[in-house]
Formats: sequence, structure tokens, C-alpha cells
Amino acid sequence: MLQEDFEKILKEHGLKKTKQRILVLETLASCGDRHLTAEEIYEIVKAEFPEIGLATVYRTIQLLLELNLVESIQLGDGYVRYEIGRIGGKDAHHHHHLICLECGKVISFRDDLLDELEKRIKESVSFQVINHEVKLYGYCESCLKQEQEAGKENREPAKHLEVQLEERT
Amino acid sequence: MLQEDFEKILKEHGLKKTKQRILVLETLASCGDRHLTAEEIYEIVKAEFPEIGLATVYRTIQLLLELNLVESIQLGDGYVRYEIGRIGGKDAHHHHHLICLECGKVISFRDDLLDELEKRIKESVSFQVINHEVKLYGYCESCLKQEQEAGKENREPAKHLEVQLEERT
DNA sequence: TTCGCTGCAAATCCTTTGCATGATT
DNA sequence: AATCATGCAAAGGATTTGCAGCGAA
Repeated sequence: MLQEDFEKILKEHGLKKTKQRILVLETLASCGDRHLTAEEIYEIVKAEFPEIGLATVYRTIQLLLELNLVESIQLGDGYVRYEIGRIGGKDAHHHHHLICLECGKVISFRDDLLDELEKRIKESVSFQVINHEVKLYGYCESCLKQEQEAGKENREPAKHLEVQLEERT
Repeated sequence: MLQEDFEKILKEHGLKKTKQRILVLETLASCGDRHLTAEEIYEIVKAEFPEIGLATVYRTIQLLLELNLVESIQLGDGYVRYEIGRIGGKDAHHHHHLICLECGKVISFRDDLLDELEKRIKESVSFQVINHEVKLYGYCESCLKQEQEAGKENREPAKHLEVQLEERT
């Protein structure tokens, strides 16, 4: 089903159907919420198809981005990550990310509040908003719990995200 | 004034005051809205102080990030950019970016609408939001004008930002 | 058969690091 | 004088590219 759509899209663009391309897309599709890096995709595909090369993974990701089948996000940790986009017409446009500063977990959520913001922008500034990207940094449920159990010191929450992330490398 | 604050902060942290550090910070301060890359900062400082090395610029930026004097943003074009943060107590936390897909211009704006979103997140998911980052992609005023003058074809607006940006390299 | 796609290795590009020298306190 | 910071060059790490061979159409 996913694969059939994909084959159709490839054909429409005069591109060839290859096992590598299908595997990369399938990996992204099945790891829906994991937000994989190129290297991670490579490792996963290699388990099933050891001949694949990392360069092919990069080239395929590039292709999928151009075909609008995949989207990229950068969490500020130096890696570019990829997630499957709206395949088959479902508009996954307005989904955003909650990023845990403790464990790095990424939670996706939808919200249309930003439509309101876009409208306001359009009115106040002369800027035509086409798309937007929202990242909320904080602490996820399980990290909050762990901390509560660990003791009652007041955590001084990170003021600067990027730095925070870098320090945890 | 800026420089005095900076010297005080350096002293507080047991760091030395050097010409390089001051010039990097000044460059960031005076180029307020330009969102410079490390390389650009390097070039600007080098005009006034040719002995400086790129590595020093990187090290200084790192320092400024840790001191919370500077913030970084990634526009998706592969470069990390830096902008001066809230010096002297002014809280510049909730400012976000409008990014022109045509010319790459970055416009900063403030908005507190996101506070509302944060509140909602907290209620619906158990996630403690500490900070957030919003990027709106679209077309700036002057690019819109140019286009109107150039002709009346319907522009097919970019569906996928990152790709769009990459293609303009 | 034709051309596009792949794998490999080399090349790039941005950023970081090691080390001896030089500057600041 | 004691450190810390700098410049340079080399190292790193992610991503891209060149090219000959392979595989889809």
C-alpha cells in the first residue's frame, strides 16, 4: 500500500524502483516517531540488506525530501534527523515537536494555534507565511517522575537550549 | 557599556579579557539582526584585527553561548548562525524568526501567543515546557513586491522548507 | 541495450583539538 | 611568574561527489 504509492511516485518522476529506496522509505515509515539520523537508517537497512552503502542512504534521503515524502528536523545536537511525511495525501503539515532536554525523546503533537499566529503576522508585518516549525524544549513525563523520586532539590532549568544539548554529548 | 558588562562577566567567571573576545562580541552586537555564521564573524573581525584565527572565533562563540550572551539558530541551510542575546537583563527569550525562502532574510519578532500553547501542552500532555523555538518560513515584503512586478504567474509555494533552502545553495 | 543507480573511496565542508607561543592578571 | 588564550595546522565527523560496474526498464 505504502509501497504501491511509492512505486507510482517513482514512476511519475521517471525514477527507478530499487530495493535500497524501498528499504529506506520503509525504515522511515516503520520507525515513525523515532526521528532517525542518516547513520541510524543506514544501520537498520544494512541489517536486512548488507550491501547498501551509506552514500546511497544519503542520496535516497535527499530524493525523498525532494519528493516531499520525508521531512527533516534538527534538534540542535548536530545531527539532521528524518521522519516520514504525509504519504497518500494525509496532511501532516502542522505537527510539531516536544523535545526532552533530559533524555532527548521527541514527541510529536498537532496544534492549530499557530494558524492564529500566522494570521497576526500577516496583518502586522508584510510577510507571507508559507510554513512554520515549532520546537518546545522541556522535560518529559518519565524524566519528571524519575527526578521527583530522586530527591526534592529545585532543578534550575536550562536557560539556553542549544548549549544544554551540546553539553550532554 | 556593553563592553563593561562583558568585562565584568568575564571577571566573574575567571576568564581573561582579550581583544579577540571583545571584537567577536561587538560584531555580534552591532550586526544585531544579521544572524552571522562563524565564518562571517571571522571575516568581519579579521578586517579590524587580521591576526585572529578562525579557531578562536569558534572558541569564543562557544564561550559566549555558555555565558548565555549569544544564541544560535539553524535555518536549515547547513550553517549555524549566532545572534546576540539579552545582555544586561533584558529578556529576549520569546523572540522568534521569520525566514524568507527567497532571499534568506531573517526577521525577528516577539510574540507571547506561545505561552498559551505551552499552557495547553502542560494540560494535555505531561510535559514540562521550559523553552520554545518558532520559525516561520515564507516570503518577505520586498521579495513579494519583486515578484508582483515580475509577472502574475501563480507561484507554487514550497511545500518543504529544508529542501527549498538547500536548492538555493 | 540503455541509462540510471549503487558502492566504494576520495573529497568537502564545518567545527574541534593539540601544542607551542604569546598575552593577561 | 603563572595561567590562560591564541594561532596554526592537523584531526574529526557528517555529508557529498567521482567513477566504474551493476541492475532496472
